[in-house]
Amino acid sequence: MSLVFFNTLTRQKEEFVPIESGKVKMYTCGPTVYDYPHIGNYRTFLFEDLLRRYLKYKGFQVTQVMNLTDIDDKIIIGSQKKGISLDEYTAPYKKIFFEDLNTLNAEASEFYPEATKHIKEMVKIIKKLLGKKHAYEIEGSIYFKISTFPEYGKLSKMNLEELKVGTRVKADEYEKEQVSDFALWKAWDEKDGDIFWETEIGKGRPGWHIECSAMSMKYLGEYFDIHTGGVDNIFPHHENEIAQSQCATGKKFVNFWLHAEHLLVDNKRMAKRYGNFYTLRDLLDKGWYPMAIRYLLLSTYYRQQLNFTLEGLEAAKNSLQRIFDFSDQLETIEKEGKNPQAERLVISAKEKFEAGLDDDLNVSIGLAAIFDLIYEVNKLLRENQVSKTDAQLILNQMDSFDKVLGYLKKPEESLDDKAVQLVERREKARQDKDWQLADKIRKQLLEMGIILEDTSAGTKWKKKI
RNA sequence: GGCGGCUUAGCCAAGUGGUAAGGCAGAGGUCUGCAAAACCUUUAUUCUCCGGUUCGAAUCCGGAAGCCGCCUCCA
Repeated sequence: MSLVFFNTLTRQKEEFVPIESGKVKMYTCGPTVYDYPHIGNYRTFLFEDLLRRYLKYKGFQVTQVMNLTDIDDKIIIGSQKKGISLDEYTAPYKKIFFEDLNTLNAEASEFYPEATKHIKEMVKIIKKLLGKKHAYEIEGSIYFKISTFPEYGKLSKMNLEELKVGTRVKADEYEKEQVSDFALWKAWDEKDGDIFWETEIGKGRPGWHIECSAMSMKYLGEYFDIHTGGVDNIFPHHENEIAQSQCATGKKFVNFWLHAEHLLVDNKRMAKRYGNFYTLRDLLDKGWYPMAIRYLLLSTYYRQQLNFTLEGLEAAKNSLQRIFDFSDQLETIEKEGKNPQAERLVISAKEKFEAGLDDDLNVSIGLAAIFDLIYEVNKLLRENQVSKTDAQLILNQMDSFDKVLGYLKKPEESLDDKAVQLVERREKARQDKDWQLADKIRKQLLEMGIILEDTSAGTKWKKKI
């Protein structure tokens, strides 16, 4: 079975073949560091994490670049309001972003380049574009001339002639030859205060799109495999990247464009301007388990809108609990021997999982494969038909699935002294058949977030997630 | 106005021509001191609606309704 991805460029599923055998170079549009990212942002970043992990699972050596946009209008306004420098303003948000990625168990990308540290690279491309007459300068600002790139609109399927020039397009803030031309370089203006770069192409700051072209080329080369982002990036951002990159290099820029659909909250798009967004911190503060959030954000096919609800998060948490309980139980098996059925179940789960993920990361199929395995093995467990060897085989397979999904493993837990004492006291009460006391202690522990289960192999505890 | 997507059980969701995966929640049961977990049984004669094609349609075609998105800040 071959790996296929839906390519926005062709609007079709295509077999993924890397440019260089065994290696994948991918650029993932990262955050603009001006605020706490919301969980919709993280849906996209986790989709990118899943993509990265699955490519690695398939044996590719992955080089991922995720940029940090640390210069744009919002950042300038924000920093000026606070009267601090750009760096002072963005530093905490960069930190928060990395902390959040860590909380959500996203693997680190190989590179996290920052726009402000790549002005030189951007200037170089802009100069090239000026030289090739793909760009022009007006009053110190430099614009990309769309009419010089016939392929413009190919990615977004937009017809520029039909673009409605309406309320959304501000009456020319900057003078441009054509409204749809976009800024590569914005000339310094008084509003910018001390935020500017003195460069060969003048005093000013970069437009938004140029950073991604400059940084992707620097770390991945002029032509690479995959470029991803949220669907809202298709136009204009990615369209513009293609235009400026291909005009600068004369080469094809990217083979596969993958876009994650948006997360909705209450069936509405979550956006900062709507004020209906949850940040990761909001959810953590309310006591939600981080891996349940990861589970939920990754539980649906990335090209489909996902409606976020707390009810859904609760369901995600419960699903996760079932998975954890399953692994916990396997770890306690001591039975000798080997049951060929276990191996058969593992193989069929693996095949189904891979078939699903191979098909444009259809994670629902992958999850079904895992739950099928859990169900079938639980049946065997009930009949005491699983040996320690079998259990290990199954656990290894779960680990392998977890390399891709990143939420199947329960973190190590321990009980504090007080809890340990309570568990012991209850055990004593049970031996004395003092059920009233035993039940009272069990309830007390539950209130402390500890769940007790009396099994034939003794009392087990787990933390409430 | 232009362009794109979606609509499957209480909720989430797979399924692109062969008779509805999986998860959560609910109900009854087995087990248990009681619970929990697990297992068993149960939960859509039906896939937004109306037509059509076909031996056969959630899947293809036509139409209608509803929802969401993009159209130069946006994951």
